[in-house]
Amino acid sequence: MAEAYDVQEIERKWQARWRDEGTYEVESDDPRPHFYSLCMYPYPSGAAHQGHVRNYTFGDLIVRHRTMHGFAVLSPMGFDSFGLPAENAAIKTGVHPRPFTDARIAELKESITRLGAVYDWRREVRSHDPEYIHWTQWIFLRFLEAGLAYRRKAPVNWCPGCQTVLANEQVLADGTCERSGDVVVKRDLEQWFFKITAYADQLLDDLDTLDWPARVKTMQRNWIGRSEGAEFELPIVGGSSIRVFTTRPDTSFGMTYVVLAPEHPLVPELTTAGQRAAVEAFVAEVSTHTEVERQSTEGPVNKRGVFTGSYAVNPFNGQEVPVYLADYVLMGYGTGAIMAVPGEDQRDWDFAEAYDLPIVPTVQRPDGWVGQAYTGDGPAINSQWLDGLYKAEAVAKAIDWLEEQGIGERKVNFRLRDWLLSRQRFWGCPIPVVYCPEHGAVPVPDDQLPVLAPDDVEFRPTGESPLRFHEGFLQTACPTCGKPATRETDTMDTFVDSSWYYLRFADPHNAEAPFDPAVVAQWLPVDQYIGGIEHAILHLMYARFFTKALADLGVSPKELREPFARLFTQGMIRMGGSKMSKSKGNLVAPAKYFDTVGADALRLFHLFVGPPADDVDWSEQTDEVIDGCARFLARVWRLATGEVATVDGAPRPAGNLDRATHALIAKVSEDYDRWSYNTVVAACMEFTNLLYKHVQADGTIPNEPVDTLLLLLAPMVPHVTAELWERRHPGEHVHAQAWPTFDPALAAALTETMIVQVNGKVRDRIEVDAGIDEAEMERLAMASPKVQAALDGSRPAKVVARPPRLLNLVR
RNA sequence: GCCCGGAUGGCGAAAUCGGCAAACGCGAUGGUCUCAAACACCAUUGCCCGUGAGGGCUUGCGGGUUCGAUUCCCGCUCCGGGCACCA
Repeated sequence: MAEAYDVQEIERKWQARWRDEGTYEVESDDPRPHFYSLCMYPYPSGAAHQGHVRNYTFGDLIVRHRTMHGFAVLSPMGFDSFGLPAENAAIKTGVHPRPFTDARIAELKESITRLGAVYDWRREVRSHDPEYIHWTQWIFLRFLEAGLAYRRKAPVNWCPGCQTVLANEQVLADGTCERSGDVVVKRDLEQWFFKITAYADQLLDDLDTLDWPARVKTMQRNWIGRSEGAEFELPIVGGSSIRVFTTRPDTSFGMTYVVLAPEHPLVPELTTAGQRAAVEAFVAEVSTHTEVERQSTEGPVNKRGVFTGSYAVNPFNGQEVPVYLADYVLMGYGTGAIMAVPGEDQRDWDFAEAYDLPIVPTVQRPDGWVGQAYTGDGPAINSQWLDGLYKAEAVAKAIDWLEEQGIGERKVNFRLRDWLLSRQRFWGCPIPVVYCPEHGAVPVPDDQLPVLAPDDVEFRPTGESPLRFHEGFLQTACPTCGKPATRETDTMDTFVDSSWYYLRFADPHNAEAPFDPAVVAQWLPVDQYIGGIEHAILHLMYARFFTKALADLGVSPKELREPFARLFTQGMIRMGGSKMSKSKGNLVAPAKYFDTVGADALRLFHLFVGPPADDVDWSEQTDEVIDGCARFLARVWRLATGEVATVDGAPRPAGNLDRATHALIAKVSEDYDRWSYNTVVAACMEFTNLLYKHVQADGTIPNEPVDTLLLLLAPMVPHVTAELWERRHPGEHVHAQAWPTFDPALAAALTETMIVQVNGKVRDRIEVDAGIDEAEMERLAMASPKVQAALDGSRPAKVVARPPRLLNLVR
């Protein structure tokens, strides 16, 4: 491999300098304009992997680039240090999660440092630090007071592998645990929830204010799942009534049956004596099904429902319709009951066919339309006073009618559920609540925070937190009456920790509050947030909820409605078609590159390999490309240290070097701004090749082009550029220089290559003055023998000119 | 099933507003240096025909708009991701 310089020595030297001199430490009262750059703080799983390298390369580049543009850049780093792997290791080895975690933080920190990424380490935050636990618990208590945290018995997602409850967001579409892959089952448990649904509308609407990838916004919109419609009462023949939710009140005349969820509370009442055996068998059968089986669309539809024996009255036309149960109707959404309109809903159509129920279309099908249920727009039919109206109008009129009748109203439903935060685990933030036989759930007073877990616990896979078996922790006194009480032994979902860490970074050592809102206002929102696409829903939704709730509670600035103004989601690293990850065992450790080609070369590879948002395929060729990056840096080194040899007879390249330099600044500056780092690298390589030709011809090179190259590369490859700059400018630091500016007049080309096309095909290229006019273009083109040959003697019937670059002659 | 994104040489990719397709790099081939190798440096490298000059073809497939389409429109195929009985 190319060894123009001692990579290891130089990288060590500069990493030590940046650390010892506190180069990237900033104060909140810094007079420069503020910029907050943040990479998602990592779960400390040990030494960095290529995903980290990619993430922190982009983040570090932003920090250095913004600094060179005159900003005071806040660049903090911390660790999402609570979580399952440390506890699972504890169960296996008996080692307490804290030393296990601390050791992994040290490893990760070491590899981040070796990458050359710079942070204000004074601000380091770790989820498992007692101070951080203190304020996480304090925030929980504020949420509790405000009614945003509450406890209820709920059917929850239980993962037998992880031995804990999961949030809806952590259960995959196939009903398995996102972490262990075990099939998740339902259990009824008393659990703590955050009322994220109270912010459903804001979480949806405020997406419009964010400069985020459209893909992430769409995923969040779908997850929130807002649907507008109506809720109304249906009288039961000879009895009470049931409420249904529908998004298509315009099709109500086509309701030919009603379906309830098997868990619906009215089921016993509605079941007639004749149907009781069948209904009970059905309900029992459904309850044994796992979530996976229930969510499956496979299997015969006629085994999935049962008739209750009762009839409801369709209030629109007075018709009596049968009431069924079906497993596909969910108790957790809407009212747990639906009006079925098989004419306009395919699932209802399938059910109607299976149970031989009538189908009445209520929307006119377009001419020539074939199919079953029709979900498109069209004039209403078979709908009395709605006939002829199109969907939007018919919906509005139907709801108005329901409201006039006093039996229903407009209603918005969300797919989003409240956030279940209880975890039956040890290695998380304890929930600061005490249970008193007399006073129930009592919050731990602020002055008794933090509630810390003891160290002398036994780690056993029991399905309950080890805290439950620790008498010293469990037994306490009721804060209200002082009588014996027990502590909550569940801990919080680790997503709670990551929902506010970016606020703590602004004011990380505040002992009176989680942070001072005035200091937060100086930095937040985060100007540039960088992380993986895998957090598109969970973390990013929870953090947005926290930001809104904390602002409303007066904990953070009132006007801070969103945490992350701009978001960038980097692509994944793949290997052999699947994501590179520890669990897949296909990691390629960065350390081997740090030890050989160096961090600069590895950084350059990640920037050069393709657009930052695209996935990267780690292939057999990758090492060769990384070597190529190291080779380029060695070329830059030789150029900047005057080690490039002349070549006998080498021609001096055409064109003016100043012009080339200014054109490079213009292009590279723009490409940095649009995150097109791969083309920045390409442009710098091309420029380096040009400078080589100059040296090879002249034996020398002016300073300005070389210095410019070093400045433009400085955010990408910080070590080698810092060293070269210091050698060329003793006592100076490249990253303290201002970003180079360009003269637009110099950056613009003097001559252009005019393309002459005949009938759209390129027939000649002519070097012309950049200020050429159309007449001159045509004159030059007609003088070209190649063009004459292509025209074959005929005069062009039409001439399209786009000075100075293009002329198209059409025969 | 629905919603997004993608498809360009042997490979990673570029073409920013509809105007030279393939910049830059990897790999490959040939050469200089060397006793030799490594390193470094130079040159060639989309495909087909042709000794050559040159000609033809080419951005997943089929149409369309346009003087001109990798780019815009319509219809497909394949790949990746998200959601998936949400009434």
